[in-house]
Amino acid sequence: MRTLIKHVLVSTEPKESLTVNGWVRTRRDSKGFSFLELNDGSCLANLQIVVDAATPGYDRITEFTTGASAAITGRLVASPAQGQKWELHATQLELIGIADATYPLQKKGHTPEFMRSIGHLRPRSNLYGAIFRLRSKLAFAVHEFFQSRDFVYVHTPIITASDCEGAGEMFRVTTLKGKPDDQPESDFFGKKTFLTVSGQLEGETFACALSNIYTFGPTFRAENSNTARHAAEFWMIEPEMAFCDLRGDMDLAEEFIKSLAKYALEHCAEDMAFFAKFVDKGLNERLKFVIERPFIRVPYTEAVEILLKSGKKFEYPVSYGQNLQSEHERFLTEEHFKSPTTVFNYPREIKPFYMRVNDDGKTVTAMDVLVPGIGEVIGGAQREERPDVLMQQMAFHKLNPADYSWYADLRKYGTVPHAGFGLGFERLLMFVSGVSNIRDVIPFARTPGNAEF
RNA sequence: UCCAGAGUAGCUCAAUGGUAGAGCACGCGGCUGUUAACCGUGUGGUUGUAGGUUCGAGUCCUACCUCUGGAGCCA
Repeated sequence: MRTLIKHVLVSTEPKESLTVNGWVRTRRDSKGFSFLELNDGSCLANLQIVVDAATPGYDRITEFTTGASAAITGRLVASPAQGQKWELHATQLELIGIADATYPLQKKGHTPEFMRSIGHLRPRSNLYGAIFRLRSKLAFAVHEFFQSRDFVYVHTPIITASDCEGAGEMFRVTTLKGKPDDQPESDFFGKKTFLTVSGQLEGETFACALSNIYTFGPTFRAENSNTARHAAEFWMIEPEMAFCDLRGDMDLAEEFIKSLAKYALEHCAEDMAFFAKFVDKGLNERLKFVIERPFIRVPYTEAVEILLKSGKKFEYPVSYGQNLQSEHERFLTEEHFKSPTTVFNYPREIKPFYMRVNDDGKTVTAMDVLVPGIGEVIGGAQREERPDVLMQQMAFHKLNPADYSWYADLRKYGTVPHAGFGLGFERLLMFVSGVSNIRDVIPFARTPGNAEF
């Protein structure tokens, strides 16, 4: 009967006999005995195993190299040396799978670039093990957050015919050979279809029935983006609330980010301490600040004024009516406010048609949540619920209303004010862990020119 | 896609236009409690690819490929 190392390490008393399975991280030989460090991925720490030369199986001790897999039975005793509370004195050694000298992971730090080239082996390292345990825990926390607030989890389609306008380039889905655009009517679905860039429009239909919903699933963007915070395939969380305005939307976004940061510190303490030590020295301070302090909320117009008055030289000039550049967003969140910052009420021209037009007629109820180090982590809005204004917005953005008839129906029949947002799960993981490249927080990153593994 | 930088041993990096090196990994030997163990010793190279300049190119030039950082697009 196997015991996971995470459970072994928190033992409260010695054990006569237990068995652990895992992969050897390192071996240190002395005369007459050896130390093995075994890791099974259940936690960051290794279990130190002391193997006396008389132990059955010791004749093959030199084959217990870094990367080899093993099953080891022994007595759990308090360790007499510094560095660990418990150690296992082996009584039985079994080598399951050898790892020869070509095993690429060494007992030393590797660059993230090298680790990406061995994506199938990198989860066996300290850093990537920690990242993917955190990812799992936070995915669970997302569900817990929404479920405990009576949000209904909706599986919006992956394959879709609707283009969530403004969200980006789409991957085409087709079974046709040659040029599928020439004959979309004979394609599998009888029309042009794509991988979803957002579940929002479909999510709105469910919010306008079940009140509060959320989606959490893969999302695809065919943009030729080569940055540390973009991937062609990523996971997005999109809550949508009926009978809710922009203020309620901003409240939820803020509460959500705080809740996940708090969850990570409470439920992933060992891995978070590792990030704070080796990835981002200021991590704990930053997360504490985020959890305890209210986010700054600033209207777009005011943000522009702050930027103009800052006296700071920007590469791209600031002017009303233009989208905020990365350098502008960074200045606001990293230098001016030094806090997560929600910018809201953007000019109508630069935001999608579905956002609600404000009384000034010039701005829409958009909001972006910016966080230090990452930039935009959430984009959301109160949706336009007035049928006539929605039609005007489609005309304003030169869209064909026939393509959005079902969407317009939500306003035709029992329309309600509603609002929601999209949060990039990987960007949140980057923020919470301090890991600076999106390729390192997703198991197998899909980026332009790269779909290995 | 644009701008900048970088590709040398399995990994991380050195090398004025003049004999390609170190640390780690790995092999062998030593060490009675180690902690990325330590000490000694050995193996290890088509210098990203293709051209060019030169008596001579890792080093200079051209093109391409890949990666990194920044920008745009956005989550």
